[in-house]
Amino acid sequence: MRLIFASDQDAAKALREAGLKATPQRLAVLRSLAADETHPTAQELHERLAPEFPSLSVATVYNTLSALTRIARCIPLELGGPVRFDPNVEPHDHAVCERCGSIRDVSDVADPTPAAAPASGSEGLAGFTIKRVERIYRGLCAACAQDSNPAH
Amino acid sequence: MRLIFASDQDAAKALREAGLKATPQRLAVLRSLAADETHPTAQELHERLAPEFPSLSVATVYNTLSALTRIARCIPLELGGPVRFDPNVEPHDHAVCERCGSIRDVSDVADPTPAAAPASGSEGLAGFTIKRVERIYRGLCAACAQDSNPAH
DNA sequence: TTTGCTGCAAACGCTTTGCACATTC
DNA sequence: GAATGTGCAAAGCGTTTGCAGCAAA
Repeated sequence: MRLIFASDQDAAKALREAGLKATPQRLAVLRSLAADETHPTAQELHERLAPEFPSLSVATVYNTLSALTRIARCIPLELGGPVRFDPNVEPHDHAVCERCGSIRDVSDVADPTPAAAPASGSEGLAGFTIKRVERIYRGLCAACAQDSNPAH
Repeated sequence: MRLIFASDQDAAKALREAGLKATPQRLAVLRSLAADETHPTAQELHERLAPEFPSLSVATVYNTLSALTRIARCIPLELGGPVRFDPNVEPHDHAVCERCGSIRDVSDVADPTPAAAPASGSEGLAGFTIKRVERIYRGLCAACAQDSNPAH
């Protein structure tokens, strides 16, 4: 399920149904994140919204993002560097560029083991309660692979 | 390949062969990390070595760990929270406790697709150069699953 | 003797906190 | 009107940096 609403009214309704107040700041973050394929950081969202909401504070962006995480409307990606946020709540994998840190969604069509029944033969999971499984491809994105420029 | 040496002499030799100087600090970090199944952070290693090396600085621990990473003698685990270091360089998976942050190695015996040929049907990887694939099990470790104590 | 490493302290970037005020329901 | 959310500034934590001195090869 992608975080997309036909209108701010729908978004506001969704927030209220989850027991959250529908403030202009939250609607703005929601709108900006929903439209975003790049898995922005809290800071990036803040910068992006600054022109429209000059008084929006970083703390509020962090607050909003953790509220959205709590009600399962986005997923925090903790894969190194600052936390990035993914509006795509469907199970899927990620490709992380080791050079620029960008993250791309990867649909896990090649994965024969659904997340529901993973690693049933694996050692080391005794007693561990699995909530979700994540696959990460580490390497270089197309842009960074070409660009051999050592300006790291 | 686990990071284990019969003696400090062997470890020193390995460092020199990789073009690194074998300083007492590095040998200490190496020795401490090799013996560790808990994937310590840089800070934890520093604390652990403090009694024996009161003058050892955090910067040196970070330096050493990135040198060891560069010569492929350990792997940094960036899975949320502070970076942890794994002396086990063989391909394997990790189980991460969402409550206490502990990481456990999981041998990937149940994974039918070796890291060499992953996701050949997946969308979203066009142009991406895969260097390694990682699987993460997120959930609760045995201790945290039992302990429903809300002292988070 | 040269090169590289160490220790220190300061700075950094991301994130969280505490609190007075404003807003939503 | 009660509960919640906001903005601000300061502090937190993990990590990196710059540089003078020191040690390994």
